[in-house]
Amino acid sequence: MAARDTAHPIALDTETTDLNPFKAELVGMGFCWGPGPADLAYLPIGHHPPMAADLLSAAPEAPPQLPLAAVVSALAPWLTSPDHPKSLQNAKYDRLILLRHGLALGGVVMDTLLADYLRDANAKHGLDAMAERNFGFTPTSFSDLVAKGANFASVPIEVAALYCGMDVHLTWKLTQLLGRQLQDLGEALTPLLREVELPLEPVLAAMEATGIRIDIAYLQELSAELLATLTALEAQAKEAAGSDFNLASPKQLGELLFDTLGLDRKKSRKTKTGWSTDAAVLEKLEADHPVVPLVLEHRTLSKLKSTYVDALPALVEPETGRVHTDFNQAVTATGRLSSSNPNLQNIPIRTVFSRRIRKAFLPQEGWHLISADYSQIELRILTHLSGEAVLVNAYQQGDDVHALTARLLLEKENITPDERRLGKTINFGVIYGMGAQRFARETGVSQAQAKEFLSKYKQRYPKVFAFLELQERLALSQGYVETILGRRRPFPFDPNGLGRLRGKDPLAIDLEVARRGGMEAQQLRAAANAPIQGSSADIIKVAMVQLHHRLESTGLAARLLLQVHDELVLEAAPEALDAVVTLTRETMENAVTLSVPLVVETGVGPNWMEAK
DNA sequence: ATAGTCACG
DNA sequence: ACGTACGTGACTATA
Repeated sequence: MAARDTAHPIALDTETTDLNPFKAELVGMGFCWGPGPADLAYLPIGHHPPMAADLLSAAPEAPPQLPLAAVVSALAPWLTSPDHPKSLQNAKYDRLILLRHGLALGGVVMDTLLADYLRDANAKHGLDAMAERNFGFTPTSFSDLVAKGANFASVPIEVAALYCGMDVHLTWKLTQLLGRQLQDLGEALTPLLREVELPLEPVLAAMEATGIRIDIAYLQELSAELLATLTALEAQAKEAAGSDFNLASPKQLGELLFDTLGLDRKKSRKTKTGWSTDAAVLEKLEADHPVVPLVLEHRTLSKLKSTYVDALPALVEPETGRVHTDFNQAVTATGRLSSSNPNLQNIPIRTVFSRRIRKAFLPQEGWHLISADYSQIELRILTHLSGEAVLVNAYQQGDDVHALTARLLLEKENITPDERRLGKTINFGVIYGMGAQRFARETGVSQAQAKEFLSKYKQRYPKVFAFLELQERLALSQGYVETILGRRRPFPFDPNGLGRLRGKDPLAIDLEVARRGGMEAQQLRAAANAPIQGSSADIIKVAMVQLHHRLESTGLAARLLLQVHDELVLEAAPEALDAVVTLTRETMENAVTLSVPLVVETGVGPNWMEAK
């Protein structure tokens, strides 16, 4: 059990009563320090006593349980020590459990979940899937161990020890294996794990544990107002339609519009189950029948009511009075985080009404909310990665790049706001591989005009297109693309299809031929986009790690609360506010050094709406 | 469970 | 001739 041996950390696993770390009670802990059957231990802590019926047949003495307080105080020095290396599968969960018992887990040098995510973002990273894949072994599943409705505390200690022992044993074995695998994949992934993903995990745990305050009473008022509006809209829609139908059923709505009312089917398209009635379709039909605008309005408002206004209050933890999202660090293909239960990365903002929902997100009493977001970070990254001199210069001079693009495309000096919007649409569109059709639809110009703009864009910014095309070629020839920190997104093309291009000289690949299939074309756009979206994720992750530590070391009264891809949300005490805003901006802007400056815009307010 | 839809960057 | 803008998560209907 040598300390400081980061190559051979001790695997650790906690067993609890609940998947939700804010509800879970500690039931036991497992340890594994070597490959053998004797290199394992299980500490029972919170198992239920055996049932009376079991006691009659059971051994006279039930296995001893260790009192929680005794375990916590005895293990605290080891659990919190940065000098005793540990490895866990999804350390954030265990960390949150231990945090509730006052323990700050230290010395996590490996997280098998995060390592496997860096190895292959597309793979499944559950312990069961990894055991199957690497060792051809299927561990007992949790659901086979614990009856429905019961929890781990009801599992007998001897059984729990075997189950937990297997989990920590697998974690130990995977620790060794994944450490080697990441090294074999090149120079970048081990530092990315050690310097970004592993240090980010406790930052996310802290953000989740803090949570964000929600104004429940205000949301309930909003809910009542929405209910009244929705009820009225529903009655009006049925009146206009001349029939009773479920406004929430796309199937019934499609039948009403295209069968009963005979509206123009050419404005819709076929789905697997009938006619599409999505917002784009309904907008085309808006003037054709009075029911359509009513349905559109109803759709928007009922979405907001069910997904946010009614859902959020139910997710407030009674213990803390705040909502604690789950930031998932190992789900997206590109390296971004995702957020769930609730998803706080898709809180409405775009419409006037939806902005009212943001007013429900509050700082701690007496504090301020801060929002800090990267300005045009993806376009800056594309500029940096492509080295397109016109754009590099523009960003270095602090010019308005959307206006610049509009001037270049329209070949005139003075640009109207509408024309600038055209530049913005095309600047962002190229990041996603937008075609002329979509560009025309977004901006209202003709398809021919859109085609001309795109080819002009290509002439003016040739390096942008060379870069994007190179990513497609790399996806085909090497099977993956990379971000600035070396994060990979694999593209496992079928060897009988585009996979046959593996190993070829990337510049010799005929992209037009490769792009012919629908699915393949989509994959190639994703390949061009991944280094941009993924590098943005790299940068904000570095900023979060640095900012969290700087807030701690300076002792400023402020906490990171949320990350929304290019935005950080914090709360700060009034006396710390100015210092925190400055520290946040400077940390985000200097997280990495590119050929173009990174610019962060900040706002402060009494709620999330007013902080933006 | 899957499909359709829609909220966000 | 078609469909073509990347990445997510949640809700409702429907099977």
